[in-house]
Amino acid sequence: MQKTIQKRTLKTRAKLLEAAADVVQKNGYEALRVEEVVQAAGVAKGTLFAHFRDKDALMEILIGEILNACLDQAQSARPPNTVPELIAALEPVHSFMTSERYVFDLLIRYSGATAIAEIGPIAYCFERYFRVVMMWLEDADVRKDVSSELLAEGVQAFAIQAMSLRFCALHSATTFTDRLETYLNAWLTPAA
Amino acid sequence: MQKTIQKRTLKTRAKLLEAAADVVQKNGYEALRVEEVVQAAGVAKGTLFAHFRDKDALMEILIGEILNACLDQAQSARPPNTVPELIAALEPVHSFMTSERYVFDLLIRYSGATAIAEIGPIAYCFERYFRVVMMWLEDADVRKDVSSELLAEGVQAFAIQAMSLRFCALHSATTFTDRLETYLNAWLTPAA
DNA sequence: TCAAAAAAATGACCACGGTCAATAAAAAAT
DNA sequence: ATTTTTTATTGACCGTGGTCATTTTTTTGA
Repeated sequence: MQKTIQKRTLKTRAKLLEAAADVVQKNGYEALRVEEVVQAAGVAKGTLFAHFRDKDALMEILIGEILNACLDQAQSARPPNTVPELIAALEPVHSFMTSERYVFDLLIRYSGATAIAEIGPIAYCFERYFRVVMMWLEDADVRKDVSSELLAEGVQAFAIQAMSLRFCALHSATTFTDRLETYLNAWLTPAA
Repeated sequence: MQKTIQKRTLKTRAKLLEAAADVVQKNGYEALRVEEVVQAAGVAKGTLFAHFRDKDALMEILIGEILNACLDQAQSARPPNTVPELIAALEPVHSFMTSERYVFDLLIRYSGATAIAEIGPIAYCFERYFRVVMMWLEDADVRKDVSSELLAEGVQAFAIQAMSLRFCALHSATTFTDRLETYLNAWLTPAA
């Protein structure tokens, strides 16, 4: 019933993560090959899959790390009061999210936890995004007829929509920021 | 410069599509294997890829076909005036979109055209969804301070958000319909 | 200190999507 | 009719993610 973890395990895991980060550094996320990672880490292929369920799980960790750093940066700034300020505050996060199409797709795919009671790093980041925005909105100049929780969910939905359309050939005339501003003005400060 | 297409080509293509639909019928979209399709169609594997860029392109066609049928059904109903009616009218579409996680992921991935001037069947369906909703909203009991175009984009964003959360372990307490209704009430008929 | 048990690492192997030089079939040119 | 050119099909082959029985290393218990 006991299950001692050897420190060798932690070392191997760290080696794999470091090697993977290096590989990403070189050619981006999409180009990452498992073979290249294990070679750089100096372990066999099977070892990687003993530490991470699959390639996506490894990617989740790598991307979640960066995304958390972006969220740190966003949170460290002065709380925004207006829509443009809100967009500016979230800029580092959105910028990373749309840095690579592969990254965006993976984020969306794992934005909700797949299995019950197993919330991955990316789902955690989305939850954090939501909470940060909600806190900001509580004290911002926005409509008060609905809960800030609902408003924050909406901000997330619109941000995703704007990011999606950024990758879309049909709608590339408007920039991401302009589109998001239009959305959020209508959502957070309706004139009706 | 001429490029005559033989009728043999159309026949093979039809055989492949039919076989693929049969395979989907049996075990769903996710379980579809290229090998199984070509075997059912009685052609070599290379033939499939001569007709469809990759597996996703085939899937796009299969899924786009059904989705178009759902949109037909939605459009044939009486135009909705209220939020509940709107949700009811879109029910066939949303139902299919969330019928399989694999389907939903693929829909999102191809909701925007990937390459310029090459709009896939799914991107077309999303465009159609948008146009249908926009037309409805023009005559519905909703806010008029922003364009119905903007409102329709928002409906799409909220529908996607609600569908995403449907697959999410964290937010499975609320049902899809309830969540979407909350969203759309706040979006289309704000009280502020 | 050494044997038995548990944990970790290994790499040959598999599944599956996708490629491409070779071949067959159809259409056009003679 | 026969040759030439174009179009379509084939299937052996490849890249890459993922598996698992076997081997190596570490820990446990006498």
